[in-house]
Amino acid sequence: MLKDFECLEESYAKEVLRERGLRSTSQRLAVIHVLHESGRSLSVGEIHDGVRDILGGTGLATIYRTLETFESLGVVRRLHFPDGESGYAFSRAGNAHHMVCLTCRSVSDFPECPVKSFDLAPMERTGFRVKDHFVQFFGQCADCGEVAP
Amino acid sequence: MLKDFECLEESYAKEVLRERGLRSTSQRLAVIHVLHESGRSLSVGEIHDGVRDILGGTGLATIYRTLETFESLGVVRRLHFPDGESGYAFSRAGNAHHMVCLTCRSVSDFPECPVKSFDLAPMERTGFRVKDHFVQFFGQCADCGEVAP
DNA sequence: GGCGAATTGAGAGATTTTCTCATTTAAGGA
DNA sequence: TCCTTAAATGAGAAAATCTCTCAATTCGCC
Repeated sequence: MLKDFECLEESYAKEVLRERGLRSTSQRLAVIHVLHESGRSLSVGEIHDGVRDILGGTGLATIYRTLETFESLGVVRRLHFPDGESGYAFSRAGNAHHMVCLTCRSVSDFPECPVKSFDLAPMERTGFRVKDHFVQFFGQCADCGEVAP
Repeated sequence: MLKDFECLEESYAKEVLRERGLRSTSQRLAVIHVLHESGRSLSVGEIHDGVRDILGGTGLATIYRTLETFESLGVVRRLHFPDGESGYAFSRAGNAHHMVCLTCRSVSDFPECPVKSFDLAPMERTGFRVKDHFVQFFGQCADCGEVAP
């Protein structure tokens, strides 16, 4: 079991799990811990390594299952990079969009969902009914921008 | 003068390849042909099958290499679905965004890039410099919407 | 038509993801 | 606190996906 220096993200995850009748296992909380502590998006392998550092022998299948569970709960989000890589980042429900730094892969939530200001009318005139969207901005975060402007 | 077995998409791809000093091979054109003919996004396996139907024994590695080449040229774009699947679709340069039908996986280009109307100021105030974006809308196309509204 | 370089085919190899099932564990009730 | 029970996990096999190598082929240019 994790020590009780729980971060806010962990207690948030616990609450979401409880709401859905799912268990707060040490493996699940460790995934959140690792994601939050890194402050950036991580690959499955990096998450696995991070969790093993905390808990010891944790199965890779558990990492995949946990990420799938959390993604369906909106607690974790999968990101896709222009180079074809993908990674997972912590994400509070409602913050469905991210800014991703291409230099350090840090992830920041959007101040607000930009799609409210999108004009969906031209799309819907074609008969397409928009139900969901995936928006991700790439660039450089404040720290990396200073180093290499 | 276009040969009449060529679709517009193929001659467009040929032009882009020539501009970059790359060769117009039958395999590359077949990939474009298959993507365009399907009218939807296809998995790597589906593209491979389609190309083999046209050309016979084509290596899977060639499909991967071709998709990578075309994606870097902006002629083909990789899409990511909410269920974790991904696919490739033909995409003229400049049409960097798509509406994807979750029922039939057809892909329509955006009438225009919606991000022009988006206010980047709140993001850039945090110090983040936006350089690229990935926007994809999911829903139901006109045909599928009629069947299951 | 011939040449040189880009491209391909085939399959081995590497990597990533899924699956199975015996074992462990969280969480509510006694 | 201890029990019970179903959820969750670990381990590794298996499947799927992707990459690499290099000899053979083919395109584009002369």
